[in-house]
Amino acid sequence: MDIRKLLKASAEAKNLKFGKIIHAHLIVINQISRNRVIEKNSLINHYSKCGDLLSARVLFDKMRKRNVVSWGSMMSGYLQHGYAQEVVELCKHMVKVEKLSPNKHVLPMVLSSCSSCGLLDEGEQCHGYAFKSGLIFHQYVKNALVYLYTMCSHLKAAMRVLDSSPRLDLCTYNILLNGLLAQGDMNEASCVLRRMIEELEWSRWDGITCVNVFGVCGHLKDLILGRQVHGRLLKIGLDHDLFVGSSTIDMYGKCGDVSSMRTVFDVLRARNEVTWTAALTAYSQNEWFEEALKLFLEMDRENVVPNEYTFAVLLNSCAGLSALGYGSSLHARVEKVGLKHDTVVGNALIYMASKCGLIDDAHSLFESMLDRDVISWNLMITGYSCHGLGMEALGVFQQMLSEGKQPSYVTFVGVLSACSLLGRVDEGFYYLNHMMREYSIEPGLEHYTCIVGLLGRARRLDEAEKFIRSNPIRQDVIAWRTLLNACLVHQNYGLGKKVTDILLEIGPDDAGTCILMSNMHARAKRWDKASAVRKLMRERNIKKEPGLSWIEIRNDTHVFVSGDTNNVESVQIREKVKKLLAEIRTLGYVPDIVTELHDVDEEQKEDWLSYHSEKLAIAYALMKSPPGAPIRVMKNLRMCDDCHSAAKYISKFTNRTIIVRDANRFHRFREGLCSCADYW
DNA sequence: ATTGTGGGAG
Repeated sequence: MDIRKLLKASAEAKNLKFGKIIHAHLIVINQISRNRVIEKNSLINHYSKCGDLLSARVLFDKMRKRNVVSWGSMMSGYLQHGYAQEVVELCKHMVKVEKLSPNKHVLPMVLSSCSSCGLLDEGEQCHGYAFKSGLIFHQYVKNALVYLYTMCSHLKAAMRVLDSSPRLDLCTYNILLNGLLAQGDMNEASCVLRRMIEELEWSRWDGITCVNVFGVCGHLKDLILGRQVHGRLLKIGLDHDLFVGSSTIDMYGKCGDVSSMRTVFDVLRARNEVTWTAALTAYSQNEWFEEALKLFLEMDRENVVPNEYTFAVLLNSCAGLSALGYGSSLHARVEKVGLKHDTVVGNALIYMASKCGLIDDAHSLFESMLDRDVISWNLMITGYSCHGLGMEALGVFQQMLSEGKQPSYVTFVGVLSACSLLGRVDEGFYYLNHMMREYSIEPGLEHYTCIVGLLGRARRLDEAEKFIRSNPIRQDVIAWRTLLNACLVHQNYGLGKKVTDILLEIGPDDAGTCILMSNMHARAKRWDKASAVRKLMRERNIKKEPGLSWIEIRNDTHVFVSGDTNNVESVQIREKVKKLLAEIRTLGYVPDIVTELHDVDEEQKEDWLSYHSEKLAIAYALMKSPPGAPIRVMKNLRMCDDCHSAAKYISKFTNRTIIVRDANRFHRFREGLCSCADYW
């Protein structure tokens, strides 16, 4: 039997023990010492493949005479076990000291190492050599070069390498799509995808191709193409591949088809923690937070070990629900399995604390992080802004800059909202210009909307209107809604009416804006116009969501619906609300009945007001929680003026801190005042 | 006659 073939087989099987036996045999029959380069190369390759790099290196270093294959075998070991830097060093050494030239096997490995280490200079040197030597015509070399350039964001250079190729092979397409996906260049990715569909038979696709194509579908939310690919891979029989399965789930999740996602998940035979996490992520991204948490219980039952991404998704689901109780138990579990210092998990913990209203906890978590990325900083800045703490937000931003961190698009959204909270108009405009000049970040809709909010809050309403008209946000509902809100707060009903008419023309598609418009009509006493808003809602099929509030008491969630009479304890809760409202009237509370339906009597209006869901929730929390404990209420809609006013008085009367998370931001009521300074 | 290019989740 051929010794070399045996060594090759044991290398492929990664059977370290078997190779060692052959090694011993070679020593015994005295073949190894007689400078048989090929046998030694085979041994180096064997140890390399099995991950025993030390043994490979000892053999390699002891060789008196080495050829290119010896170097190549050594390099392949380093490359496959994550020591790319070492491959580049070996190559330099090989060329310089032993005057050997890389061949068609060695060059792809060196190029691959350059790509993963970001060594563009060295990679370009390889390109030059490939050109001179003619190796550039070799498919493997060409692909490795394409990989280098796509990974270094030199797309044009990558395409130039391909100019001489009439047809691309599967591997090239996989490299290109993977690189374009990583960079989020969807325009180019769809072009490449279209060309691939034309040139390559579906049947030749492999698992990597499917994963990449699903990636493109997910990015573009192209469910049609996604379904087509799914159908094809069922035919090829790739659907039971672990990687393909996970990416199918991911694709359906990103395209919003949650039920297909679940069907795929249920029939998959091969599932690992990634598959499960992909399903959890799909639920979470589509805001099916309870389903995510429920599926995790099953994952636990099947003893699949969660990883950092699993915990991150679960914590984000808790954040979405403001489920502090479950979130805290996940936090404990994260500590137990030693993932506390992971950046992804740390970010999710900050987000969860912040979304549950515990902004101080969020900050301590932030402070205790070992590796903060730009997301950590953004979470803290936007978190403080959502809690109305502008000074703190700007403080974190300054700290970020002084530590030399690069701010991003999202960073400036947080910074501009902080400026708005503090009424710092000039500073806001300074940052708007600065982000472009200093950091080359093109301002987007969110930033412009922040500026509208900034001007509006500073009572510079006419400037805000001009600003909207002079920018790409001219037709943006959110920008006009922001201005409308400013008009309401500053009681400028003249401009408010105008803005409402503009909004009516653009035609908003969300209930929140419609409610604001109705409020404007009510405040301006334009009852005749109210029907126009109702008509718009009918035409656009906009449903007024019922007002929901919920609170957690000892790990139980209690949900309250506006006007609800079905709660078992509803009689007691209603009595408690009535009593509270009577009590705070002595402090100066006056019900704000203007925005309730106008064609009923006042008593009826007051009655409706008193059953707004957040009032029910606060009353229930007062009944069930120990004296002095803070009360945390979550709400699906924006808080109305009357509840806001009532909450202020209740906080004073009962000497409690009341934190309300509404659809947009946090209100922290203490001693009769709110952290939003009555502007929200 | 011993070495080689591309991988899923936040």
